Amino acid sequence: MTAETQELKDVGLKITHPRIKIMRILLTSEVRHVSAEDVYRLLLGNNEEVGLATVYRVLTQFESAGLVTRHHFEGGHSVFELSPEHHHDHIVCIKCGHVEEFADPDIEARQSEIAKRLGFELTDHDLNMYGICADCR
Amino acid sequence: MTAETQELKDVGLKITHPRIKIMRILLTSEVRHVSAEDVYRLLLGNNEEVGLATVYRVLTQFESAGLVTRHHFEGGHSVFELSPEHHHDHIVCIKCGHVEEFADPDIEARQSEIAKRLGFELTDHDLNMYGICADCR
DNA sequence: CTAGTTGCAAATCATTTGCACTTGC
DNA sequence: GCAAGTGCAAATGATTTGCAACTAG
Repeated sequence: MTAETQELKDVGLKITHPRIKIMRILLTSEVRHVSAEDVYRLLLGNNEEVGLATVYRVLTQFESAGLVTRHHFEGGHSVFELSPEHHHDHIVCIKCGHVEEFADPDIEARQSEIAKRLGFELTDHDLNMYGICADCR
Repeated sequence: MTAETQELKDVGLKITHPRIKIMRILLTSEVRHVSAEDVYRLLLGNNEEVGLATVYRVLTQFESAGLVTRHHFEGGHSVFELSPEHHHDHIVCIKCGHVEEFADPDIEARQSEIAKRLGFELTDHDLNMYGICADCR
């Protein structure tokens, strides 16, 4: 059993060709953060036939199953990544689109405190920084 | 000269009826964070005739001029607010859409450090938390 | 006067959905 | 076999744009 099918089985999703192919793209892509279009193009590049609508459906299912995490960066389209073992946030280069990840326990702790103080039961959060990376300066 | 026309003049935008009306909505709305549709509906409620396309154009011009700030919350549409004097972040209720603002110097400081460490020249950032507010529990 | 602005309708973009057809178990 | 999944094309919702008509300075 390959890694892709194992992942699918683990979350109780039926093992289908499109789901296997899409999971393989996510597992092997050099770029960790991809849009639905990116996945679709990568599939085409591998001569894999999967409809764009299916890519959207499958990514959404993967998200519901917790396999992938959806982000809302600036620019109007969703970006997906395999759900990280450990939570992290992002800094995105506005010139080249390069994404760096980071995790900061202090920030996380402060966030929880703030949510509690404001009376919110926190379900999710998204900290995105935008700037110009070293290579683009 | 009213507050609306002053704001427009200050940033060098021609004083037109739609721009005045839209700025007035932003200045007087009880809700600080509004979508383009919200602004459009508020205008209609005031019996003001402005096309939706113009609302989008004007909000985008206001953003370029620095008068308003655009946010990308979950849910697929942009949300605008008059540019705050002092930076703050947001926590959004996923049930009722209510938005609370907060500012935390510790988080801000950590962000700057992290950006510097990763070699980014920071231009912008967006920290959004999502949860269920006290009223919705 | 005339460059900038608006309204409207049509266009675009990302994403979703209806439905007849296929496939995994 | 049959419910679940897929492809395709059409629908959607947010936002943008082309263009002829208007208006601020």
